[in-house]
Amino acid sequence: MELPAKYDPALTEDKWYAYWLENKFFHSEPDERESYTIVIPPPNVTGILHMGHVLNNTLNDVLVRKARMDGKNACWVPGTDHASIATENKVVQKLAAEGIKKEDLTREEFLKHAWEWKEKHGGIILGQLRKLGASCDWDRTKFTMDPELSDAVINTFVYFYNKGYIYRGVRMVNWDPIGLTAVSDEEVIHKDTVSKFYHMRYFISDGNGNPTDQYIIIATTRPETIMADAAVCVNPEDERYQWLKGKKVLIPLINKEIPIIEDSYVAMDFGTGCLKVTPAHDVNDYEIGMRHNLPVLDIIDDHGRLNEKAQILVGEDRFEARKKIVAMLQEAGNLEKMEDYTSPVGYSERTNAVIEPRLSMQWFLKMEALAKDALESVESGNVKLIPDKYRNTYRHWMENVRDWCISRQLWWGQRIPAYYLPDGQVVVAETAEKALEAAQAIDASVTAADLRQDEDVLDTWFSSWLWPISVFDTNKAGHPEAEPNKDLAYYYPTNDLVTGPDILFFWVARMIMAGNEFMNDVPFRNVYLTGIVRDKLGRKMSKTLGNSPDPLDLIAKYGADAVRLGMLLCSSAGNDILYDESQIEQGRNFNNKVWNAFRLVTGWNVDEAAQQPEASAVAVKWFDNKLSQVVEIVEDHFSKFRISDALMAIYKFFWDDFCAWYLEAVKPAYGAGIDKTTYEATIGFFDALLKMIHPIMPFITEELWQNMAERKPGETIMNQRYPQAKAYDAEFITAFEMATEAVAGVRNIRQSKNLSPREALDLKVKGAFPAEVLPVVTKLANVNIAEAEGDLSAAQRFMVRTVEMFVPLTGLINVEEEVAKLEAELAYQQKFLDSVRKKLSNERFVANAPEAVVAVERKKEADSLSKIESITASLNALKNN
RNA sequence: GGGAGCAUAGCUCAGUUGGUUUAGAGCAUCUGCCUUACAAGCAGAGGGUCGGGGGUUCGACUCCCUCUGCUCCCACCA
Repeated sequence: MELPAKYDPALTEDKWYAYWLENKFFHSEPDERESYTIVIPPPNVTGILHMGHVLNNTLNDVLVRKARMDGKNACWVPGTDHASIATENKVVQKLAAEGIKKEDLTREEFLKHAWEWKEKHGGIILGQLRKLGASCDWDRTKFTMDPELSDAVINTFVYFYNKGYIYRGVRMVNWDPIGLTAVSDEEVIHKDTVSKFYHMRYFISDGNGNPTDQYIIIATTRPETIMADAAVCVNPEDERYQWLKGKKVLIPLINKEIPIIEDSYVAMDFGTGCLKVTPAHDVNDYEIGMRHNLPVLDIIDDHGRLNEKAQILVGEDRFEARKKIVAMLQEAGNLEKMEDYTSPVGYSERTNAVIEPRLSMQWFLKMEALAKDALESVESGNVKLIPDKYRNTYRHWMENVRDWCISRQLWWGQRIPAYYLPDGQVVVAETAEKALEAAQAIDASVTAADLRQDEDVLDTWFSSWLWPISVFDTNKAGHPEAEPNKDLAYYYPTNDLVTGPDILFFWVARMIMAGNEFMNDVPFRNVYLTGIVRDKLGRKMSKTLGNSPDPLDLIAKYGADAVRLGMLLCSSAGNDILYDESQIEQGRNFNNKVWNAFRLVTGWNVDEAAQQPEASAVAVKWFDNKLSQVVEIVEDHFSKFRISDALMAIYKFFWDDFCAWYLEAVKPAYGAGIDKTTYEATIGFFDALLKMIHPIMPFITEELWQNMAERKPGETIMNQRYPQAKAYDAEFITAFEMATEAVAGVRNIRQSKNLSPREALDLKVKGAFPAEVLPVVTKLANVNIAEAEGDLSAAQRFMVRTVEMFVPLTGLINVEEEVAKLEAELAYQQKFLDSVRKKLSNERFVANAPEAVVAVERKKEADSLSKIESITASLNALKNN
């Protein structure tokens, strides 16, 4: 079979993915084996794959594939999130492009459009994950708005309502004027924003609503809200404003009279010390207003426009109104000055609209008790955060959590199961029928037609916090007393969760809460928090910067295996990934290395009659030991979620140990056959290597594994056992390392003297070199080895640890150069010896340091002395010649 | 404003109870090679004193303090 010199992933990846699917290798059912479960962080149903997904899902897949090869019953549950605000927004925009306004549609009509959109775009990202090689159990694919999952959400709402954790009330909430909904505190992103600080004159009223010539100056960033001012507030301690007590001022432009009040909230050293109080449009002002019984005048509508209560600029957008009112204030002589000012402004996470603090009626979930338990879950180690630096952040959040605003003024999502009686009383129940029963218990005359269901839907996270439960059992959430079904009992708690730290609170913390509440157990044991994928300049990937490559283009260009390895290369947990295409090239190169090693090995012809050469026997013994050592290291890395370290250990094992040393050591002479013993050992090693690489690069390993031997239909590398570590001979591994160092020493001499590798050289050994590995040195360095004796002044010298080696090169030695080199080496050794001796002569060191440490220093001293001795001898020999 | 974290070769990072490390890896760089698996490769080499300063210790990249720079999270000073 003639294989091309370069590996082409396009020829294999789709083929093997289809094979895996056909054979249902990804599918899991409960059985007697230990389970290993991961639930996918569900991407937005209408989303498309970006580099963050690639990182996250590659890590997930590596963990799942590894667990599967460890003999566990691995189950990776995929699915998507309905992402209510983001999806509803997209649908609104799509409809707008077609000339349809949401306001003109009924709820049912709009939802029909939304479902159509979901059906059209909903599968895209899951298809993209297949390209990446994700071994999800697609038969278990879930969507947070699947009817049964929605039922679970509704049950949960009813459960918490009955428990007294859910309440409804008028609160200052974060209003998104583009999404047209309230959002939770966590969905508000504060960004420093440059604006202006406007200083305005408020004239003192004469008591009859007419201005006097006295005025005070008020500084604000939001002059468009002055019409909603309910008072002007100063600090009671403020000497400057004592004269204002009991007076009233007039709001500019509309000449409305408002009182001066005093509250210690006002900072005397900020602004002018006079604060305009606008209870309807600022959280603090609202609280001051509550304390002083001020009226609340809401002058901004849902869309962020001034309404008729503003009296002026009615219908203008708030930012447009700001510009206009500034001009008007200036005109009227009320504008003292404007200065540049940078302050934090809240933006909607989903729509990027500037959040408008707004008073409205919303539903809330009490968080205190839930947060307390969820904190305990992490503090006790029931849930481990990796890296654990996030524990601090987590604790801080849990200790300061506020009640969760769970209602959203949207249509796409689970509708709140609250029903209002004509008199305004509310009943909460899973279905309209049950609600009617409950309502009739209050008032027997109520009919179904009288009941009005709440218009709002629930926050998306109110469904995704149930994800690790509801993907298995849709009845359990909301029913902690119920028996879990077979799947839930088997797969819960899941093992690992891989996700970004940006949703630690949105999602991870709340899943822990739901898990504790309904399962009385945490939803996962380990949370691996990845970093954020950035470009090589450290900038976040973004559409506007255009620095975000399309993962599918990369897969098409380099192959999924290369993309996976490239992403993993520098992804230690919690650190941001500085992505650079060169890493993916490195991944591709590694693919090619594996491919070519395969070409070499499978190209060999077995010579049944051939005896195993000594060098091969040594190499086989060494590699067998080395394999166990590396497996042990890799397992340790995996157990600590050091995926990139595990990857690098495997990478070097394959490239350096297997290709550069082992294969070279056993490689038969050109044209010659290979002995059977070595060949079979080599195939065995290759088999183990492919298995070790498989979780990281599933496609090429399956391709080569399938071609390495006759396979039966239905066989796959992904169900083979991962190599196990046996006891190994570390001393022998060290001996072999010395052989490689000797080879490198000879090669170095060849290079510096321009000697062909084909020309055999003599190598004289002086000292205790492990004889067993010498055949490898003979073969790879192309040398004849003998004990050192006689005059070696005409030889090039090097050292392997404490063993001296000489390559006699009569006529090629530059004495001056050699002397200089040796003298430099001598000086270095002398200095080293001095430092070691200084340590050893320190009584306190010898007295206090552990014996082992002292022994090491003594060994250093002895080695150094022997080196100095041999260097000196060589120097003398050279000089005397 | 509060809190957390980071600062080690050109770049990205290891360095796991302070001592087998006068510091390791990958990539990049330099030199020589189209050597019969692989130039997406082979062989070899150079490069940092661990952000600055101080302290604890027989001994610090590793612990403490401080300064500088960066990052993230939280936050109602208009």
